[in-house]
Amino acid sequence: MISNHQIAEILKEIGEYLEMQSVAFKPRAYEKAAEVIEELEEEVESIYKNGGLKAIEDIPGIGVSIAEKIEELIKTGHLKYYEKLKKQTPLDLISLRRIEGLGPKSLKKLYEALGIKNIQDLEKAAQTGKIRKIEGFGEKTEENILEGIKFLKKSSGRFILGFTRSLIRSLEERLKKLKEVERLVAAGSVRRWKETIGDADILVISNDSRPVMDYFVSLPEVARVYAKGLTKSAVQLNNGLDVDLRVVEKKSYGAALSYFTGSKDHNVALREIALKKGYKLNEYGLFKGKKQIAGETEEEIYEKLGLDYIEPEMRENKGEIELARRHQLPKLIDYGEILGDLQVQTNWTDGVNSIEEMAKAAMAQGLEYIAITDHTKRLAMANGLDEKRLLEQIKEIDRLNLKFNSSIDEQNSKPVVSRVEPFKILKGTECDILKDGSLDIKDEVLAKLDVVGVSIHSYFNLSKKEQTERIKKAISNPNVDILFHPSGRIIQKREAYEFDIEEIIKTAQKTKTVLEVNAYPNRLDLKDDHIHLAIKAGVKIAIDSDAHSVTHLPYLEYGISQARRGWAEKKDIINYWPLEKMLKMLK
DNA sequence: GCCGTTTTCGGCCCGACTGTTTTCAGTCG
Repeated sequence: MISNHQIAEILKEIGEYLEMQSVAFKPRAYEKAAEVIEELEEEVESIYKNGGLKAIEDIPGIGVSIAEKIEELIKTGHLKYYEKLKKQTPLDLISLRRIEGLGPKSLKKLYEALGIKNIQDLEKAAQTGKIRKIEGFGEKTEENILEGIKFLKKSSGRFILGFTRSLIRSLEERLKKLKEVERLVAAGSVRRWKETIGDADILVISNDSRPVMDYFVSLPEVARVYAKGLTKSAVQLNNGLDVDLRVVEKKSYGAALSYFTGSKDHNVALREIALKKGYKLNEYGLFKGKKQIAGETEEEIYEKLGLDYIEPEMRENKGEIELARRHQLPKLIDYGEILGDLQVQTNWTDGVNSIEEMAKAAMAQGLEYIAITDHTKRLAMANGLDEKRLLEQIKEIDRLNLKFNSSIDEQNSKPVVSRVEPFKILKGTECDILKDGSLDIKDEVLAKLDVVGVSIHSYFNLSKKEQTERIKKAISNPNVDILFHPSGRIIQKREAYEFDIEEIIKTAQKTKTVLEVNAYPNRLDLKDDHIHLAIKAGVKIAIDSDAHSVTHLPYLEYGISQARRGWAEKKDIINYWPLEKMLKMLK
């Protein structure tokens, strides 16, 4: 069994090897094919099983040649063409390409000049000043490489939750099907919805753990078994993720759940409270002497400790326990109740799907409105819209809104009564903020839009003061509604640019600008602490998927979880509000 | 290597930035 992700990785690598050899156009073709496969909802392997080679060729962006290579991969698990390329330049591309600023051409030069094959070689060469001596490289490049390695090391070993969750869910589902499993939940940082996780802790209630453990360690993804016992087993999956499975008795389930959910600081604080009350709290229960007085559920433990129930996302010991004692915990937003998505890209620029496809997918997900916010012209690579195309897009959205909300079903000529609230596509933009804080689209065109989002995609290196002033100027524009991904960070890839968040929050409050929580799993921007700061200042927040494909719309839940980690309530999040109220709030 | 109302050959998102140069290659988005 070969996954779409694995196929995509190999195609991507082939593209990079061809790039090294300065082959024209093919690299783009392979890169494109890799992207398409990564986004595919159906497994390529099952497409092949059902429709053969022809069905693979029918996937857009994949022709005869790549289809045959995929066939070879599915049939044999190998690809001769790929192995030949890899032999010519045997690099650990998967890790080397994670260093910002180094592309295939540079990596090839480094390999040929110094024999650099992996990160270790690279770091050593940079530290000993060998890289600056190669033609085309210099001191600064060497410095940047070391910086890049440092950043990579800091983030390695952790997995981005949103990109790993589906794998964990799939493990959960398979384990749940066992008849010996009475109950199961993923605890730890997964349950707290931390943006990255170090491992996954799965907790199970079972009276007969042996078959559960046998099944667990023999899952097809398991690459290594660290430990296997009757109450605890630990494995490493083939993607590097460590997974622990613990089996507990029903009477200890709540205590174990609390213990393994953490955070550690939160648990320490709980145990201190227990001690003060003359109890003892551990993973088996809450005890008075030897007698267990609570432990089957988390709720009863909190209750016995004199606390309101604390949602997992808040358990970071950042003041939540005090609020729970005083019955003043915020009533966090719920996962299923979001009504709209205010940042969605389409195939008008760098998205995969059409406006209509995005709208239909959003509807199917239960949303009532989305804003189409394609990039603007400065982002030439993304085919950003200029004023003329943006005006054309406005017309197209008008047409679609009419279509969706007409009372007649076009195909059946029957009245449609399915929706109480009509679905609405809002006209929007993700307008580029230029270096001086001015915007990439003329004001008179921005004024025609429902939702104007602005964001930074260039000049990340300005001084803190310049960057702050630049953003302040942009959000002070009377047409600007939302500041998209305010910090610019990309988790495990790029640090946030330097800017003064408190100053931006102050300006947002003054100008009634909404700040975004971008839900894309490696952005989550604003992050939890900044969300908390913003809502404390009365600044409103929008949670957006930043979807570039229908498959990204479900990422909204990671924005919701981040907002919950920032203690957000319904009154703080504008796309939890009905459309009319939300639009009224915008400038 | 892919694609096609300019369709089976000939075009393929392209401008800005960085760091290296002193006119440009490589990378990014």
